Amino acid sequence: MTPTPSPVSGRPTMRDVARRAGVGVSTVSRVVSGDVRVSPARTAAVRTAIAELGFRRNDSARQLRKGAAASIGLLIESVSDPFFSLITQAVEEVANDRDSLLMSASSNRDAERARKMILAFCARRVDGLIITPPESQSIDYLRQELLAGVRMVFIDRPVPGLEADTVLTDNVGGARAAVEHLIAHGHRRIACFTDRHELFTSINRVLGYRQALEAAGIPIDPSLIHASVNGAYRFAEPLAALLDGPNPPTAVFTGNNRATSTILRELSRRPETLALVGFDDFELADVVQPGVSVIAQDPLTMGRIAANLLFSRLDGDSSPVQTITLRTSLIARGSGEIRA
Amino acid sequence: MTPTPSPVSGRPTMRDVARRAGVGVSTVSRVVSGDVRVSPARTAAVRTAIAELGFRRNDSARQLRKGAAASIGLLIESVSDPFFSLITQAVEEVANDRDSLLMSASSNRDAERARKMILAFCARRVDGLIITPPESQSIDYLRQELLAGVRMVFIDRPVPGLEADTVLTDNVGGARAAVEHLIAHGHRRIACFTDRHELFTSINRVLGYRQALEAAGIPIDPSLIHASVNGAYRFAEPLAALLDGPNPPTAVFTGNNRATSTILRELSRRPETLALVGFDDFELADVVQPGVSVIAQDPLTMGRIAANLLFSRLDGDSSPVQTITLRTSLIARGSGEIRA
DNA sequence: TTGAAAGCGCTAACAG
DNA sequence: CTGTTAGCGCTTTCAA
Repeated sequence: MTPTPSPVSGRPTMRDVARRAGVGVSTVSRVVSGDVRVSPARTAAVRTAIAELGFRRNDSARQLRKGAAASIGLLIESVSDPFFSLITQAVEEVANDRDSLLMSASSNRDAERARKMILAFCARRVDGLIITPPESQSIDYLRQELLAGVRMVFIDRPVPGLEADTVLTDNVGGARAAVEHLIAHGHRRIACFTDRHELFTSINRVLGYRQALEAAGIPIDPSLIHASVNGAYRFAEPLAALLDGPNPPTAVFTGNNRATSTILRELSRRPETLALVGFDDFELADVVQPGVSVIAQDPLTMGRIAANLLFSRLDGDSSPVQTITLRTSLIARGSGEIRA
Repeated sequence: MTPTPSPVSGRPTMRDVARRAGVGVSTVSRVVSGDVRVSPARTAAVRTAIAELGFRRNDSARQLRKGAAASIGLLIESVSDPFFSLITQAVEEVANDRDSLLMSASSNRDAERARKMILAFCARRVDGLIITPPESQSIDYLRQELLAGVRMVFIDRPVPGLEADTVLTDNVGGARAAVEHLIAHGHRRIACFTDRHELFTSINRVLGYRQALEAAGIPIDPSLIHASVNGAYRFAEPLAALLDGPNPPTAVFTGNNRATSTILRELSRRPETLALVGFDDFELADVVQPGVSVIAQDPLTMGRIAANLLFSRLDGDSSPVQTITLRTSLIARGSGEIRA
């Protein structure tokens, strides 16, 4: 009476369905795959057997046979960072449109973990990879996989020496625009709080900061520049030292989301009102008093472009590898328009 | 000269390695799997061949053969919602510890999409599922998969009629605590802005709101209660109407993150200072003036517990299905302590 | 220790 | 149209 599903997976297979319907497995396969060339009678019989047994095609087996995984891998720094979760959202959207499943992971900036996850994706033979590459010297394994034919798109930062499509934000231009904006409002002492000095985004944003100052003929004062250390944003003391010092800044440029909220938190404890422009937009930037002016990146577009690029490669596009740089936009909300 | 990789995947297989090393495929398999019972000489030969060919085991094939997927599926409402991205982070962490890959997807509250993704996960024969179930009548497919032996854990809301482990927040208790807090500060006219009325979390939070009022002997005024409609939080007009009306509220309870930020945005445009307690903690809640008092959920714990529950089931734990309800905590930051 | 061979569940020729 | 058969790349008896 009870159906006899195959022992290993615990679920009925096409063989079980075929037996039950009194047909061959290929007929079952055809019905399941929507192949038209099956007689109505057999189609019905197969459908019945499928329903009775509760059969559901094993797509892993299917994929193995077909040689395509119908899935892509996404490696970001951290899902809980709004920048990356928006990228994820966009990639999910595109993958969904393409009926591709998404395997996702966060490196948490751990190069070893990034390596582990990327290799795990490759071992699963995903169709392609979208990666925020680890800031690491040892990317040999990436090169190997690339040479082995794994399609990949890098986001947020490039991998020097590797030929692959890359989608970046215009970090230099964005930072420069932020600082120019502050200069235009009369500021000449502009502090800079940013992420770790070694990071690609940070390096470029500080570069933009410097360029803006230099273009305005303002000398660069290293004591105004502070970076996070090992993920810790200890800006309270340096900020206090600057503000209570002899020649305090009148404005602040923050190099990313976390730097902005850290500084915001400190400033809310002090009477001073400094001008502020932050890199990266964030929820409630308009609710804080005054509203926080920002250089907005476009993570949704970044994710969407990366995913579309990947899928077009998978579709056979073999045009030269390209690097796409996304423009930023300055959103004025008040904090950046405070005059010196 | 060039190695001859197998044609379909484009990558060398164990057969290629075996041929090259002059051994049998099972020897290669043993070496790759770290089986000790292989002579040093052959081990070396295999290692060499692997390196020369750039062989990487196809884990999909491996999984098919072994019958375990070493991957789990996670379906949430939306990755870009901090509540769910924190859940994702916790699940990622546990999955990583268990060397399991994570397939993730967002339903965006679309029951059809939820269905599609869940069935896709099942078709891939993931080892188990962590799901924010769609608020939908037709969950027959879920029951079927459950009966077919797919292990699943529901988070954030239960599925009535389905026997599966579930992890919830104490929505009623949290909301009640929020409103009791406001009442304790002298408020008797407390408005309530919340998510769609039909949703599990919303229903329970409004219930907690009502319970607190009733317990204090305060009659419930339906005109004080407003819900979002189809994902749109149009609270500006109802709030204005209440504040400009005859008997305005002196406090507000918001039923989730988005309601809180919407109300916060409106209040920042008005001179009035209302007391406010919001359900869900959020970044910068302490930076806004005054700091926003909240009922904090614990998404990291929710994700971690759900994932651990799932893996313990996969490890063979067959104790009765359980529902775990997570306590909330009230974080006082100022807005909730404003007196009537 | 080792290799041959039988599958995991599915698809895709290839004959009928 | 349909069924038989040979794999996809791997693991795992089973003999040797």
